[in-house]
Amino acid sequence: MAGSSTLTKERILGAAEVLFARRGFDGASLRQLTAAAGVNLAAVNYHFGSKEKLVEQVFRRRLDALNGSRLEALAKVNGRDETRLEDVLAAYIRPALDLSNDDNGALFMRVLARAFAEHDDSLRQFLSENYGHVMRQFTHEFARLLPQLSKSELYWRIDLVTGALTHAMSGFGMIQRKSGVSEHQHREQTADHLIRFAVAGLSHP
Amino acid sequence: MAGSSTLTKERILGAAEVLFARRGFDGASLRQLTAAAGVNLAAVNYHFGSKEKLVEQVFRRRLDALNGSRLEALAKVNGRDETRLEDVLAAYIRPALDLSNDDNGALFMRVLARAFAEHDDSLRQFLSENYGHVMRQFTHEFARLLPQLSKSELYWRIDLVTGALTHAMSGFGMIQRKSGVSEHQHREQTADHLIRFAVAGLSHP
DNA sequence: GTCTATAAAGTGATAGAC
DNA sequence: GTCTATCACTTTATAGAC
Repeated sequence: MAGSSTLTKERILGAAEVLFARRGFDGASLRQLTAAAGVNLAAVNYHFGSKEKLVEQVFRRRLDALNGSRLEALAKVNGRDETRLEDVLAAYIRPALDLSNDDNGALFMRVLARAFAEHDDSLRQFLSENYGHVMRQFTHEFARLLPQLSKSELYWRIDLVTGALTHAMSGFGMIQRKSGVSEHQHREQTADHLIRFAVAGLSHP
Repeated sequence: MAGSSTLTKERILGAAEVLFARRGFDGASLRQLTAAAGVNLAAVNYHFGSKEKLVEQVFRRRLDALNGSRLEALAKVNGRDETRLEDVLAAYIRPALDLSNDDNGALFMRVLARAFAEHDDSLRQFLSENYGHVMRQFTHEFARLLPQLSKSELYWRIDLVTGALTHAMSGFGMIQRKSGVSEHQHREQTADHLIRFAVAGLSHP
């Protein structure tokens, strides 16, 4: 555990995020990746054990924080007297947009969208085991706020909304905002769009 | 142009669809692919020129028919006195669900969802050059039916709806329908869900 | 049009010097 | 912890026999 160990790991994780977003998990080789990170080829196996473990760490580094923020925001919303659907959706959406505001964070959202579209069993299992409880908690909240919907109807709508949001957020970092609009305003406008869309998709008659 | 040429090509295209859906364009090798098709390794390069050209043909084989059906259905809708938003959406959605009803067609929808999530430039350019006119025509129709929306608002909503539908349709083939529900009923129920969701997402106040 | 054989380059992973 | 060198394969693509 020398001093530069964590630095090297961080450099690898950063480069992996960029290259996995651009070329996919199979498309990005360890050679391209270590070259971009400016570290030795052998460093990936030394620090992470294998390419597959590296992929998992790329997710872990961002999702621990992202899903933590989401649950924290959800808890705050639930503490209030009356819970509104749009506040629950904001608790899901806003942390992701905050992350997308950072350049590398935006690339991570693209990596996440890839994982969503790929039906890779081992990756899906990893995500479900480690972060499945987050979607379950939100689903529980949606069910409480939309009691008129049957279980199957609710699952359909959540699936559709999740698909829409994942796609939209994976492209958020790429949208150029008009000059004269601050980063903060841009994020607020986007959040508004997504939340209103999701409310309509979930609660239409 | 011997007799078995088209048969071999078709076998390769079929196997490619299955393996690209399961393992991605990079993840599926020509060796796995030709083995699954029961043809010689060299056949891909002989018949298609390269792996990249094969990928394009996989899309072409399905998208020519799929997008043709969509435009045909859209033309029928426009021929009527009063055009309803849900009929335009049905023209977009129903041909895809019909395709998903066939096993291999359902796998193709997963391939399409992958292409949607991957931000691969050359593939996006191929799709945009060959099939961009379809989305433009639907967009034009949406704009006509939703004159109250600003251009940017409309594009946002179309992007969100497209993301939702692509995701949902890529999973359609995997949903097991309950016994006692015919394939036809299952498709109609799904179409209803998707269309009502899309109407709500596009036209909410 | 289909086959084998092989070229040329790339892959993840590891042993062992420093 | 980092390096070079290398192992053991796999990859796409092609030349040339049939």
